[in-house]
Amino acid sequence: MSSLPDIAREALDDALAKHGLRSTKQREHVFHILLKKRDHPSADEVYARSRESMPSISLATVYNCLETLVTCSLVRAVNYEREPTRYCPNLLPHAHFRDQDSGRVYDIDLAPEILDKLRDVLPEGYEADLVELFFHGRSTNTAVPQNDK
Amino acid sequence: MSSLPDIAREALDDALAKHGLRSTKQREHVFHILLKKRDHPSADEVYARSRESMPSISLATVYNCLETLVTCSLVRAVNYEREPTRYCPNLLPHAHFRDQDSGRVYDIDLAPEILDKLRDVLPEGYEADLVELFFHGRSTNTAVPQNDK
DNA sequence: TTTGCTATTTGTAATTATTCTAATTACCAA
DNA sequence: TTGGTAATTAGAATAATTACAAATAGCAAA
Repeated sequence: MSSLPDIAREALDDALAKHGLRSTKQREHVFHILLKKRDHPSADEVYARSRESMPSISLATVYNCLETLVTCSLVRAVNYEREPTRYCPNLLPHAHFRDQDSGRVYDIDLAPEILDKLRDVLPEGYEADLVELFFHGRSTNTAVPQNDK
Repeated sequence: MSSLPDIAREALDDALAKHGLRSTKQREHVFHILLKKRDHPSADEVYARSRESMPSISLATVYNCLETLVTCSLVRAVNYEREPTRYCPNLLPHAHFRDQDSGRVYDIDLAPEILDKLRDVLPEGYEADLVELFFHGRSTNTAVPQNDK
């Protein structure tokens, strides 16, 4: 397997260092798994993919690494109803769209000012750190391999 | 305990009938519990409140009733991360705001056109049935008894 | 290099919200 | 009534996630 690109490794190391955390091969590996196929896998799916090239990694570690990556703001956790949490390495401002037929989740890129404008609907006394926008419906968009589930 | 107002009972009966479902005293009761205190209780909390005046109701029935009410579009299920699902009887267009200090969820009323405008950010080939907008942050809003968690 | 110290990983057990199941009860309609 | 289906119930099962305790790894001072 190809290894984590230098730019990504630097971003990872910086973010970890900023939080007083170490860079480990498991963390690099999990981060790489997420970057390689830019979809929205669950922890289980990340575990399955991770084991292909690191068979000794444990599920607990995958959970730990994912949580660490979220803490370091390198990855976003995406929840839809009570489905298992999915993980998304897209750090650009975006919304999520879930196709109710396939269950697939797609990123919807957003102009940065949209989320700011949305904050304006908040009344006095509410300060939002994070704005999440989630669509559910149907997509006629069939072939999107890199967002495959 | 006061009983379900006639208007609410009618709305309930109509909605149930429209789905080929019966009106039962448990369904009325759970609906009433949600309407009486317009906050965002979890199933457990609804169970606790329901038992006060209907001690024989079971947790399974509370789950069943809540699911039925959601199916009939009388109530919305609200999820935040992996926390237990909360239930919201506000059917007007609104977003949710979660205060990260208290964990409380507040309704943020929205002008109806806002959600429609948001649909415009979707590219060709995406049709949204439902648009969810969720804020997380801090509220300096202390005294809001009817949205008390 | 050794030694100690803390972070991280690991396997497994525990947790917990929710769903499932099978038995009972309620209700409507012939 | 009687039958048939819907709804409720208690309790078991499920499944994602977290907690825990032991083993390992990696840094830093001596």
